[in-house]
This record gives sequence, structure tokens and C-alpha cells, in this order.
Amino acid sequence: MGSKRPFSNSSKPMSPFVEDKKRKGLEASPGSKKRVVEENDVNSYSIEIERLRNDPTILDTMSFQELRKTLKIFRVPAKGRKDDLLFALKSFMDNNMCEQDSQVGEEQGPLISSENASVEAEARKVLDEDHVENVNETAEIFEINQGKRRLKQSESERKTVKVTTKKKVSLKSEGDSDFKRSRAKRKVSSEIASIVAQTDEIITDTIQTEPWTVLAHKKPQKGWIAYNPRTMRPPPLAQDTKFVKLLSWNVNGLRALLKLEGFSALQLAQREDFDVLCLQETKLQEKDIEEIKQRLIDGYENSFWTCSVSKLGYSGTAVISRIKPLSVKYGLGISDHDSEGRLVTVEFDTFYLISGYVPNSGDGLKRLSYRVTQWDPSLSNYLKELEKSKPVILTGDLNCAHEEIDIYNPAGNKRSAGFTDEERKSFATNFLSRGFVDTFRRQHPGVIGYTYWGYRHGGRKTNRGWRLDYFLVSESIADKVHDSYILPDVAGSDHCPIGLIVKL
DNA sequence: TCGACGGATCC
DNA sequence: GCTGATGCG
DNA sequence: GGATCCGTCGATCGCATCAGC
Repeated sequence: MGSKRPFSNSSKPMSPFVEDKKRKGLEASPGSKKRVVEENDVNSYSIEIERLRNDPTILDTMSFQELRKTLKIFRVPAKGRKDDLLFALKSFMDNNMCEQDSQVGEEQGPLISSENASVEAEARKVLDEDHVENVNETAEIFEINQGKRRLKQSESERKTVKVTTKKKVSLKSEGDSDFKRSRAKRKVSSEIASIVAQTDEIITDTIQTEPWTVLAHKKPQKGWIAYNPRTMRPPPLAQDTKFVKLLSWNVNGLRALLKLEGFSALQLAQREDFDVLCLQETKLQEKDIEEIKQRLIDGYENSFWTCSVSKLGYSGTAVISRIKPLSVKYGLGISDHDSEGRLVTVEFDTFYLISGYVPNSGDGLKRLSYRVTQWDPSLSNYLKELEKSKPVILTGDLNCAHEEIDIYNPAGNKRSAGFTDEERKSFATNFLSRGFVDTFRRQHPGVIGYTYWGYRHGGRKTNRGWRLDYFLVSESIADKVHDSYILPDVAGSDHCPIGLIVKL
């Protein structure tokens, strides 16, 4: 039964992101040497851009070395073969030509005014369209902005603080719902259009405070944008629409999470108002369960836990629910796969819900073979069996970044657990090809939304992560999904929670 | 993930 | 109960 | 010849258990 103490011990802010040391270092104390370099950059930039604007045919006659030099001046990454460089430069010039008319603030020098132009273009698009998803900011522009940002000085950082304060006040006054926030964002965007001189600072601030809005990817493709829950979530459903709200979270040790200063499950429950919470990697032992149950939040009295019995303090999954399920089942029903507490299935009126933690292939890919030849097919068969009686929703840490868009550094992780060809293929053949829909990807094609950032190099603050957590649903209910979302601001684990709203 | 390293590749 | 080694991700 | 790309390697962070004192 629920207790007075709600699963928590504090209510400090949830996202204590640390500032990027490198950026800080670069922005500190700009010396005269640096200013000279910048001025030279500015001159070369102006001359080069004028030359190419006047005669774009020059592009086709440029040598590899010339292309590379020009791209460097524009601070566009000059990688690959001659064709790649030519394409990058042409893309840059196309964008530059489009934005030429709307450029203001010439006094600031080309580096900054160009950044304004791209931000302004973005602001315009936000005003014109209902969804920010339609903003087609190219990877090239992002890279340029990154480069320019590095040249910024502490003065602009100080300006940021002022502008930001103003912006935050206006957001707050609009209220808390997603829909209102979205409207607030659009209102703010119109202010941006009217105070263009300040836009770059606003964006810089957003990046500093909300790392997940940074398009972080080693090989971004044209059209890819970063997930931003503030602007990409649909308006709430009408009050008379029946729906269920599911949350899933790999907590990486539930006891540690609950001990954590600054984490409050009650806050999370109040903010998200979920009906069901699925947990993975609780790392609990059977003997811990009763105590944890005593600490559940009021209203979530139905909880179902499974623990690893072969390795203590390892794996472990759970379902915590407001709604009483019709039935509960633990594991796959295959003893070989059921000693690590990886699966809880709950049956509701209109669907089955499975909280799952798929085995990690491990260092040296020791368990890769087990995972792709035994676990994945067994899980897939289990889901298909359930599906015979009603639709299925599988959620949890599926330990696979399915496509290149789902991982910051695809090339560097081809032989890393979670992104091997074998796991990706298994994911496709066992789940997607068998009629299970990746709800986030269906709703957000071309959107980079990570759910896991390794602790080791502070990937969270630079948004260098992986999308390993999913909601996969039976095709028959895919159209009932109202919103499949990520909550990247919730800290406390190396994964963040994901959510699903399904109309009933 | 990141930096260092060596070897391969490209212009 | 504390510390350090180890497993795991 | 110079720059980039690619693969490999080792150190890194955090949660949990376990052994030893």
C-alpha cells in the first residue's frame, strides 16, 4: 500500500548540468592575438563570399586544395573527397544566398551576422509553421554555427544572461501545459524576429541549458534535427478522449536513484501524471522488494517486480501501475532466459504491456550470439503469441540503436555492443519486420533523440548519446498512439525516461 | 567517448 | 562498517 | 607531401556485490 513518504528524499532541481570546460576555456579572456585572427577571418570571409556570389561557376573550377581552403574560411568541415567538398561548399552557398536578404547587424562582422541569419531563418520558419519539426536546418549550418560559437567572446556570454532572463519570464507566464509551452515558444519566436540582434545569444543559452536540443551527431544528414520536447510534442488530447499514459525508464540501480539528492519520484509522477511506470535495471534483490513496495507513491499500489537470481544486484525489471492489471507474468516462460529478471508482462483490458531489459552483448561481444540467436527470437515469438489475443506494447531498454540516426558516433561503434550489424539486423527482423512499430521513429522521422548517454565522458552535457529505449507497439494500435516522447531533462540515471500516450 | 597511434587513402 | 577489487554496462 | 580516414588500444564513470579486515 502507498506510504506517506513518496519514494523520494529531496526536491532539488533535477538537471544539474555542468558547463562545457572546453567552451568555457575558449570564451575566457580574449587576447589581442585572438582578435587579430578573428579580424583576418572576417576579411577573408567577406572577400571569399563576395567572389563566389559574383561568379558561382568558380566553384566547379576549384581544385581540391582550393575547396578545402575556402571551406575552412567558412568554417565548414572539409572532409572527404573532392565531390564531398564541392557539395558542402555548394550547400553552404545555397543557404547563404537564401538568407542574404534577411541579414542584419552587419556591424558585428560576418561570422556573427551569418549566425544571426541562420537563426533568424529558423525563427521565421517557426512562425510560419505549426511544428518545429518542419524546420529544415541543415547539418552544414549547425557545423558552421558550432565553429562560430567557438569564436565568441565573454561579452556575448554576459549579454546572454540578460536576454535569457527576459525569455524565461515570458515562458513562465504562459503556463505549464505542453500546448501552452508550444504557444509560448511561438510567441517567443516572434519576439526573436523583432529583436534579431539578440537571437544568437538566445540560441547559445538554449544550448547551454538544454543539451539535448543540440544536434550532436558525427555524420548528420541533411534534414536531421534534434529532438526538443518543448516544441515537438502535440497538444494534449481533448478532455473527453480516453487515453493511457505509459512511462518507461532504465534507472540503473533503483536504490541509488532513490538515495540521490535532487531526485523526487513524486515530482516526476505529478509532472508526468503517468498511469503506468515500467522500470529496467532496478538491480534489486528479492529481499529488497517489500521495502520498496512500502515506499510507493499513493495511487500506484499495483507493482510487479522481477529480479535476477543468477547474478545478484544485476538487471531487474518492474511495472508500477495505477490500474490493476487482469494478469501478470514474469519472464518468457523459458527457464534458460528467465533467471535474470528481464521481463514483466501485465495484461490490461485492451493490450498487453511488457517491461523488458534486453541482454547487453557485453565487452568483447561475449553475449552477442546468445542475444541475437536466442533471446531476440524468443522474445519475438513470445510477443507474437500474446498478440493472438490482443495488441502488445513492448517497452524498455532494448539495447540496440537501430539506425545511424540513433547513435552519435555510428562509424566508431560498429563493433560496440548495441550497434553491431547483427543486433541491428536482429532488431529489424525480429521486431520491426514482424509488425511491431517503433513509435518514436514513426512520429519523428529525421529526429535525433537519444535516451542514453554514457557516464564516462559526460556525454549527457554534450548530447552524445544513443537511442536504446523504445516503445514498440502492434501495428493494429499504432494509429492510436497520440505521442511517443522522450524526457531528456530527467536525470538520475545514464538513461532518461520515455513516454507513450495511447488513445483507448 | 576520447585521444594517441600507425597505416592506408586521397588529391 | 569501511575499503578496495571486481563485474557489468 | 600533406591532410584525412580508419581501426585499435587503454583510460574513464557509476552502481552493485563480495572479500577481507
